[in-house]
Amino acid sequence: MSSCNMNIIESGTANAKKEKVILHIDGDAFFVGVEIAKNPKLRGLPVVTGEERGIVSALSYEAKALGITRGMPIFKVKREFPNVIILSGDYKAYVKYSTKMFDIVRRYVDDVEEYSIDECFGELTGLDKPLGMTYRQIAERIKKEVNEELDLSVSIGLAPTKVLAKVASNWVKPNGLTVIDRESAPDFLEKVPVKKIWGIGPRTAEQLNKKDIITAKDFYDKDIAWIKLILSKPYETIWKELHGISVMEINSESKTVYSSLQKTRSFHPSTNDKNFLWSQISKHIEEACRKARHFNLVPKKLSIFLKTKDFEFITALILLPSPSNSPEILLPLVHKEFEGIHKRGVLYRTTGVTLLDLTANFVPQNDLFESNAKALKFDTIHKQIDSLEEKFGKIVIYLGSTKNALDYRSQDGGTESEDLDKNLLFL
DNA sequence: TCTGGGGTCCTAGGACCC
DNA sequence: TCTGGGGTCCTAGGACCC
Repeated sequence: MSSCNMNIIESGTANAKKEKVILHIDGDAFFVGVEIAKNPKLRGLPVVTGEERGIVSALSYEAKALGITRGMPIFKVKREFPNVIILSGDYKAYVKYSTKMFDIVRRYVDDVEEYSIDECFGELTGLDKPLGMTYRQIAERIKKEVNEELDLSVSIGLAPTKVLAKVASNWVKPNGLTVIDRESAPDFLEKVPVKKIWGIGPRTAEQLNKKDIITAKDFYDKDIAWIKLILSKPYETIWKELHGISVMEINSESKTVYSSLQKTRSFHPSTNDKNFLWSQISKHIEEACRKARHFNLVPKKLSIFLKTKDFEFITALILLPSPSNSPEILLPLVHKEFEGIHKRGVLYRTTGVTLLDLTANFVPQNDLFESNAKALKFDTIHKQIDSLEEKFGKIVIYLGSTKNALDYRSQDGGTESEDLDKNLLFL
């Protein structure tokens, strides 16, 4: 692995035009990292977040050392690890730190893809000359500034493709900086299980394992023709990216176009209470519509689902006579379908709503037919309500059918509901 | 063991048409 | 009457990601 000392990433000179350089930056135990940045007294202690969800969503390295894992039920953590500090997620803070972290990357890199709240890709290709630094030095600088300014630890990978950059950032954690180039890739991949490669999940890994492909190097060593024969298109892409052939672009446009929007909610214990379940659906529809309006999108279809205590999905698909993001229009259409899938005596753990086939909202100005009048009226009302809510920064108005769901939310200790209760208005 | 919430993309197969 | 071959579009469902 030391053979890459004089490669393009280190020297920043040769063949800069030919080979891409992609940076991947990944927050170390990000949610917990932010909690420690907010409250440095937590540093060095076993800390987990996720109390509000009932399962561990992030954990400090000290907590990991005790044997705690992501997804572990909180009650189990309390029972078996009484000394662990358990926190509720502070999502607003995570977004704030995330934004600041990406802003630091943007000091050096124009093309930044915000992949998730704690990860981004950056296109470094050709930036060495103008910045007067090697690629490694750029990465080091970014890392240092995130460390010092945000008190956050991150791990960085540099490689000619996104998939290899992900391998690299994951190589040394926490606080790592790893370079992988085309020549050194096989040495790394030899030590990575195939299921750890970005895009290869448990199903495909199992299928590959059966064919004696255990490490990422085994996958790398196969013929592309073989990959095409056995697997589908995305895996060809992965194969090429592992070979240092860049196929996946950096997508730096910020996310304003969704093809679907989903709202779901689980509750424990599971319940058969029809009014309660319906009010959950109602709330989901209201919230999904609110978000759709915010992005000026309308769905052509939507689906609702119930998940039983035994994790069985029951879904219903509703095709809309005309696209709409007004809950008043959608709710009556959905209610019938809900009645159809809800069964007596079955316990349900989750409800969900997905708005599908979203397209840009277009309200025809010169087309005021009778059938449109009602929709337009709601459209106008929502515009006013939305601007009211944006002004006050809170969700203040719900439909009456949603009331049950909000009552439940204020019982279960969610932090979000406390400031809501005082300001709620039901239509 | 118990399993949250929010997304994307791809493919197989059916419907429909010529 | 019984029949071929080929195209497009849509949908459900699977698999993946954080």
